[in-house]
Amino acid sequence: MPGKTPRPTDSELEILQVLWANGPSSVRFVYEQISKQRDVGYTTVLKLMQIMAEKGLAGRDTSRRTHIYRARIAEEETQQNLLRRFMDTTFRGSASKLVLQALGNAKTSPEELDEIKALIQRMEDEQE
Amino acid sequence: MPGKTPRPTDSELEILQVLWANGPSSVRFVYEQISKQRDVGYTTVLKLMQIMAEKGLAGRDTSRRTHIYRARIAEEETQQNLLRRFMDTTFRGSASKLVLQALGNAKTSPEELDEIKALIQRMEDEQE
DNA sequence: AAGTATATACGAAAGTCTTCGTAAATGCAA
DNA sequence: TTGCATTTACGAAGACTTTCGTATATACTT
Repeated sequence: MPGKTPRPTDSELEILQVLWANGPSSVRFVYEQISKQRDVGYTTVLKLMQIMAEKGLAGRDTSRRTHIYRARIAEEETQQNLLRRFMDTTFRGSASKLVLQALGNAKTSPEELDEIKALIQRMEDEQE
Repeated sequence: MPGKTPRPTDSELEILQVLWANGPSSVRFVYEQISKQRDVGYTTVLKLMQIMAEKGLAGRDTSRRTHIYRARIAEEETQQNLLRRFMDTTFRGSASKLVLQALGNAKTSPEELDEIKALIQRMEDEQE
């Protein structure tokens, strides 16, 4: 029985990104990755990861001295959940408004645009 | 001199949505709109709006007994800021990943898809 | 004028998140 | 073995958010 859909905070998401991108990792490794981007204390990261384990966002192997943490929620599924919520609160549920702003704002490469066009084509085809 | 880009919380965003959609409004009106969607106390909304005025997210006309509040940050600009942050934390900055998930997930109407296709076309044209 | 309804003001409680200091345990090196 | 480095454990402070009870002010109604 899965409880409510988990709502990782920004800090937790920061850690999850490292775990998703690199697989199971030690606290030190995660700490080093995050340190590249901003100042943070080692024990701060440790504490966050411990809490994430308590919450069920992460699991850990404690069989050795250096514990190894792994993400316990899937990347895409989590993104879906967060995206849905974000779309609701910020764009009143309008996917197209969100997409238009996302595309209009960031520089998107031609390849990415093609990818998106292909998806739209597929969606339109399905609708018949 | 604008300070840092404002970061409205979910509750504040909920209120801003009402103000953006309906223009300057009384606390009671905002309270009634939000009440349609979830349970909330009148004084809770009042307090939030007072805090928003302190923070500069909202302005208010206190010339009459019933104060009238208005949004003091623009809708699109705020969406842009929040979107950028969200894209970074949740999608590691990848606009296309976000867009693909947004389209793949929600039901988007043919009209909206056309709109998006048109935008992509425009962007590709500009790139030559 | 008295009483009722509505509005704002104030403050505080409860919950969460982030941060980190300090202590204790564990492994390594000389 | 002794000492040093690394790791986890614990706890607590500080900031922020959300919530609402209570008090006070203002207007309306009869």
